[in-house]
Amino acid sequence: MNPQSFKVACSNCNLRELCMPVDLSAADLDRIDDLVGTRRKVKRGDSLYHHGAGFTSLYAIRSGFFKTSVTLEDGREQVTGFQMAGEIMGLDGIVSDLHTCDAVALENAEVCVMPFDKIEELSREVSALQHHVHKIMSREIVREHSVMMMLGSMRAEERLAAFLLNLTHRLHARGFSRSELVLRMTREEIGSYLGLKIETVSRTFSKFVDEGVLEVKQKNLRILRPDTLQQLVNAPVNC
Amino acid sequence: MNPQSFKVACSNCNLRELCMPVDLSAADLDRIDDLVGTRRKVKRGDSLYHHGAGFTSLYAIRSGFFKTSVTLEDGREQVTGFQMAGEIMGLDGIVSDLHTCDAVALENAEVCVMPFDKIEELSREVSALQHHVHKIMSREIVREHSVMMMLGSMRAEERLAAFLLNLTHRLHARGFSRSELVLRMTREEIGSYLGLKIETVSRTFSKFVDEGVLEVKQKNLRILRPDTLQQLVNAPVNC
DNA sequence: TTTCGTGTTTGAGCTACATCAAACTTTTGT
DNA sequence: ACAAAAGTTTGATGTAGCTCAAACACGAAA
Repeated sequence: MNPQSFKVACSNCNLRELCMPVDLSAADLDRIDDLVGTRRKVKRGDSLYHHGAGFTSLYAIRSGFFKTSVTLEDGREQVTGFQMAGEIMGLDGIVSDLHTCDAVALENAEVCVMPFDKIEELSREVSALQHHVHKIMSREIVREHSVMMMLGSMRAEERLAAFLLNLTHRLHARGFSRSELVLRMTREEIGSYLGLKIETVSRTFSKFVDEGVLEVKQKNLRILRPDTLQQLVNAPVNC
Repeated sequence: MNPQSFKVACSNCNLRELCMPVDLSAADLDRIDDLVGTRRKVKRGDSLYHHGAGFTSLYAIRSGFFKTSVTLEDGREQVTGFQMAGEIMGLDGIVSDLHTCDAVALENAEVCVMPFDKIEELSREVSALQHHVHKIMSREIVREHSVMMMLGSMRAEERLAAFLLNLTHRLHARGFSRSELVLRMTREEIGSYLGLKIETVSRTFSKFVDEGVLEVKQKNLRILRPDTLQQLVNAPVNC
């Protein structure tokens, strides 16, 4: 086996086009290989970082699935997102050099650890990387806008529909089926993300099943009528 | 009068410490003066940018007050934030070179227009600026986390309390009173931001007044018992 | 000053979702 | 293989916030 295949390197990573700029010269790509200092395995249930912990690095998910959440003093938890392969975590820590949310692996995972000072250093020299970092942060801001829209202005059915469509969309971009998926999170975590209680999530799933929109076998879902979900997201309440 | 005082320049702007890095050398500060190409006045009710419009610049608010919002196809609007002097707008446009939200002035305003390519160019050379840009984006991400917490996990009273405390906190940082403030937005816009209907916002204000927490004279507020608001934000539901 | 338009408040009744409770299923540990 | 724990579903009931409706307040324009 080629020893190079053991090296931690973006240049031969099949997720590169998800994490990294696409229009890199060979020379720049070489330099970017050095961004990833180490890889780190995170077991299911373990956390990659906690709120309050010092910030040093961004993390690119190589495999596995995470949730991020913020917690109120009285213990109320709000899931702020679910992250999958190729996505970047840790942006919350930049502003104050402290993480403000928790990142917990929902299945065994591996991440590429990218020290942020290195990212900034290399960004000054590789403008494609610089712009890519800006885009990643902007994308997160835009994503959160749509979460605010869900939480502030949508009904339970609409929220769940938007959630499922978003998940399948991202999974499809990674080569998975558009219609079948396995949920890595519990109903309670879905509920927290969507601002709903677990019973409401469960009932809404059941409703979709009754209507023939969805097939649900525990965490395994099959979307039978994606357009119905899509209409639910776009349509006004009284339709 | 010194003609220099007419020049668009960060170096002699009293908001500089809000928009810009604080630890700049004189030489770097000189270069940053060139970031602001122009200033732009925006009348109350007019928008600085629309969703769908091309992205070219970030905007630093020099005076005035804005709301940003996203809109669903069926017309439902979700206010995503309120921005005041010294804050940066336009970050949503970076990811796709298109704005995804609308920015509307709630009072006559003036903004500093900072072409984003210039920002990126100068960021490659002034690492303090580079890091500052990263912090601004990270701060926005963290802010949106707390909005998600409000929308997903708090009751009406808690949301309004958190909103008022956040506003006064930011106003205080700008030299205004900690206890008195003038709302620049309507009850409906507050409601949209907080995921509440206008009637609920109004009733919650009335409740605070009845309890002696607040004095409300139209858009003029006086916070009589800030600790009560603070407790409301931290405390569990059953207290 | 009057009028008009916009924004706000308050009341009455309704409903989407929450809460409480119990049964059931699946996973985990021994 | 069994017991315990964790997660899910479903039903019955409660309620925070929504909807509908009407009155009210204020600033702008004439």
